[in-house]
Amino acid sequence: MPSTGARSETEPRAHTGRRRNEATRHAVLTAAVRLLRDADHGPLTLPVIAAAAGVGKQTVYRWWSTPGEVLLEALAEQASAQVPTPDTGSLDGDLRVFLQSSLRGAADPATAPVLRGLVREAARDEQAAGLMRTFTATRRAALRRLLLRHADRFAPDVDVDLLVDQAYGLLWYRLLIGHAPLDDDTARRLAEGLVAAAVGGVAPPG
Amino acid sequence: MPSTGARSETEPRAHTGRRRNEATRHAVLTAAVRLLRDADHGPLTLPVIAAAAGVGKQTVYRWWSTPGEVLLEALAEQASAQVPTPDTGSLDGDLRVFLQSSLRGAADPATAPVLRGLVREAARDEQAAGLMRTFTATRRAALRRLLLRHADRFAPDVDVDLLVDQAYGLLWYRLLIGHAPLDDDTARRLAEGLVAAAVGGVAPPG
DNA sequence: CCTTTATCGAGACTCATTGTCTCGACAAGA
DNA sequence: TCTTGTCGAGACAATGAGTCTCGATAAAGG
Repeated sequence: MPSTGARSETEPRAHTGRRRNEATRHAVLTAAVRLLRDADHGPLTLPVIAAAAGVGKQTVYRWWSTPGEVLLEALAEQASAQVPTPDTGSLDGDLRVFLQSSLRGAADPATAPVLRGLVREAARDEQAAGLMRTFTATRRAALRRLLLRHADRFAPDVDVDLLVDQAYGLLWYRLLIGHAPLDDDTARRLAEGLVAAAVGGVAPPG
Repeated sequence: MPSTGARSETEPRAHTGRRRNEATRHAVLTAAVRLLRDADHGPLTLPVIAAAAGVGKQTVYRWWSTPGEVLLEALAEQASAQVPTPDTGSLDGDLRVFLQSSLRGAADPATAPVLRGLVREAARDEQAAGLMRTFTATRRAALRRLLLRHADRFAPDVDVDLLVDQAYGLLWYRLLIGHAPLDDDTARRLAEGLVAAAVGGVAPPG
């Protein structure tokens, strides 16, 4: 028995023993994202991640219990949640800049496979599905705020959520099916169409 | 050796032996769709399908080599490829009827899980992915034809494919994320918005 | 009626993979 | 130096996919 007999039960001890290896943790996270991107691999499992990271299986199982947990930490780490909030002064300009940025990001060869892999895992793992719901909800909220800044120009009963889902629906639909591009011209036309739908099919006076 | 010595080599024989059991074949197909719908099961594999159909594994492996093949035959069998082509005389009316029918079909509790399951399999199996590409391409073509019937009302440089993908993008996006409904009011508003985008943000004279 | 051919269900079998357990080595504090 | 906890590596059982074999059965022709 240690000499310090009295100890708080709620806080048993600060820490003893060898500390966690940050390099190993980072290797696991990057390996998980790399596997998600490569896509030629089958389902993302912890042994596969461990092998790709050059790490013992036990090390991975010690810190994470599912691949979804690894992805959650990895994608949160990459801080990719930053969404631009342009302010060009006009609804048309803000929307065009936002959509061009979003479509460009989604079509980027470095990130598109990661997004597709996220969908693949979300279809299989409930935890990954929750991660994806949070991810998309953040993006929708940003676009919703952008639109509501110009709500004074809208027709009386415009459904803002419908406009938001048309934009992100098109993004994910084309990203997953891959039948049509997600380029700047698409973003420009999409912005024009959404503005036309929002203002109610009537040309603005000014 | 049989008495009929002479026989064509290109056409060895019509058929001999026990014939294929149609009831068994049907049981396999319906079991596959049922498993796709239930979704609580893991990946769709041939042994799982065989067990669900109450059929020997060898019987399933004899006729199909992948779950994607089973799904292909099952969904083709159900003839769910029939897409309505309304003709109400007006762009607005045609579009509203078409979208209400499509959104209703996608949100139907009997079919929505099947569509989600199809996405799940498409994310895992390349054959199922091809099936889904064909499935969605058929739907896009139908909506595209509907829109082009009223192309005379469109603004000069309207991108019809963009309109189509806004509609189906919203459908799949809401179907998969599940954050907003796919009801008749959504279809009505979506039709209005697409018309406004198509005619170019200017109110029609008549 | 009998033979031939091919399907059917059932189960044994191999193989790959997941997740657990154990081990010796090592690092960081006490 | 001792204790504690992490590390990589590998053994291990459990699970499941895909292959193979078996006896039973059904459809045709002789």
